Amino acid sequence: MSQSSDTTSYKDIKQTVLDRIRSGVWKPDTLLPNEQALALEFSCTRTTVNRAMRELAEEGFLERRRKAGTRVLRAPHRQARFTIPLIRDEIEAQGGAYRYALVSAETVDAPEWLTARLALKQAQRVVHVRCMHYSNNTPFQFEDRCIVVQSVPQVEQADFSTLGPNEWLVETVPFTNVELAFLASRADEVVAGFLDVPRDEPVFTAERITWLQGQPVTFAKLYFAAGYRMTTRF
Amino acid sequence: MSQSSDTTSYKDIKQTVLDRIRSGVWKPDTLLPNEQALALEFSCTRTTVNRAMRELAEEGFLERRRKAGTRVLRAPHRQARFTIPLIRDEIEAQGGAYRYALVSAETVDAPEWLTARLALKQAQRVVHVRCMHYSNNTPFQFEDRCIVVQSVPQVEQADFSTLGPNEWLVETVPFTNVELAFLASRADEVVAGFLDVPRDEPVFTAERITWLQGQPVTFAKLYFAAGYRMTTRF
DNA sequence: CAGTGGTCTAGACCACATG
DNA sequence: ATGTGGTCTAGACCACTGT
Repeated sequence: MSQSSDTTSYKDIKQTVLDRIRSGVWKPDTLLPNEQALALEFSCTRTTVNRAMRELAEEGFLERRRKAGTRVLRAPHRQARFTIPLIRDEIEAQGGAYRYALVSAETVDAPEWLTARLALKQAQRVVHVRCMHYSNNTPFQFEDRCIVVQSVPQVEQADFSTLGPNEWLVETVPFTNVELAFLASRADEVVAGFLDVPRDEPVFTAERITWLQGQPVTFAKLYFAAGYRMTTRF
Repeated sequence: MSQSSDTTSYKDIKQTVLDRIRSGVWKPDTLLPNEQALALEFSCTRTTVNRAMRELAEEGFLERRRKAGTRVLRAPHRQARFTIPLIRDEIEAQGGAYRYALVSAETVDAPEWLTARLALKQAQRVVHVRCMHYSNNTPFQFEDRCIVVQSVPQVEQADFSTLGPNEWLVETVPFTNVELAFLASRADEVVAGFLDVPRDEPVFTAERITWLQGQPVTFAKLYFAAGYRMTTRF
């Protein structure tokens, strides 16, 4: 169907299986025929069936266990996937003009809460950067970030006056592990001022901790402008 | 390494490639050797290399294009994956005791904003349900939901006094498409009352629209208790 | 046009979990 | 012990796309 001619593609199989689930032919908890039987039905090899079913399982529709077989999941444990773009890309994708502005940058001793949050063994020097991201000169995001000097020594020579710390980090420390959290916070005086909203306004906030091979690199709080929505479809 | 003996697994290749990216051997924008060359290097078939590289591309580390080859992505367009469990499971996973309470359920005409939001052709009857989810008798989430009668006629006979509308829907309409958004909203009097927080408190909120084969099924606003964080690692 | 990844076949061995 | 999915090989043809 999707291919040019007579062979059955793993995509065809995925589509057919999804249709059967949708239409109720295969209801939740149903045990599906095994791969060999499906290969026979679809006139293809077991390899092809395997790929189709494996992907459907990854996408959260099926559960597969050796010997037990493949069954339809009743409560789709499906996962929402949010793509996390660079903020510049996000703004430009919306047709906005991106503008960056540095607010402050200074090297300080990590405060106690940060030492605890990053599980540092002892207080360390960090570069504390605050900056703004604008879309068409309207505040879009206020960023408050600390970068651990010991993990990224070059940071003390970095110039954040024109390049944002996130873009700098992406270029300097390309590979990282991340913990990301979304929450609703209340605008304090500083945040309210930069985002141009009233004090105590609810602010959609992201907290992001980044590690490089187990070493904590940076802690960032990203405060989004009023009305921001993090959206996905699946 | 991961397998019992002498063959090279696609997992080994993924690990090796990741290590090379991490350590800077293959920097961002680097063009990688083609699959045939890698198969030679790893002493395996191209099929195995293909699976490893394909998965790394899906996970956002690489970009692959026919003829152009495979390159390391500079700004990892990596995606945060949030698993969306049933709220009962989420609470019980935290060791809490789940309790459900119906607040109200009535059949009404869809208000204008909902008609627009769901792109209904005309105003329709909807079942409007409001309910609470508790963890250890502490408010965890206030749910305000409308279910389109025409899309799910059985809803008029449903009894939401003991079973939540989400669990009911999952059993009744197992397969759906979803639009999910997270935002920060301000507690109005109703929400503040049910969540037991002050008025105007920032509240982490999820909006969820669900379709069944193109037909809008339900619109839900989920208001989370103070301090809620939606967290993920990658 | 030519090089790269995308996919399929046919067959094999194996890991794992269940009865 | 046995059935199921998990993976690998060896080879082939094809789709796409940059030159």
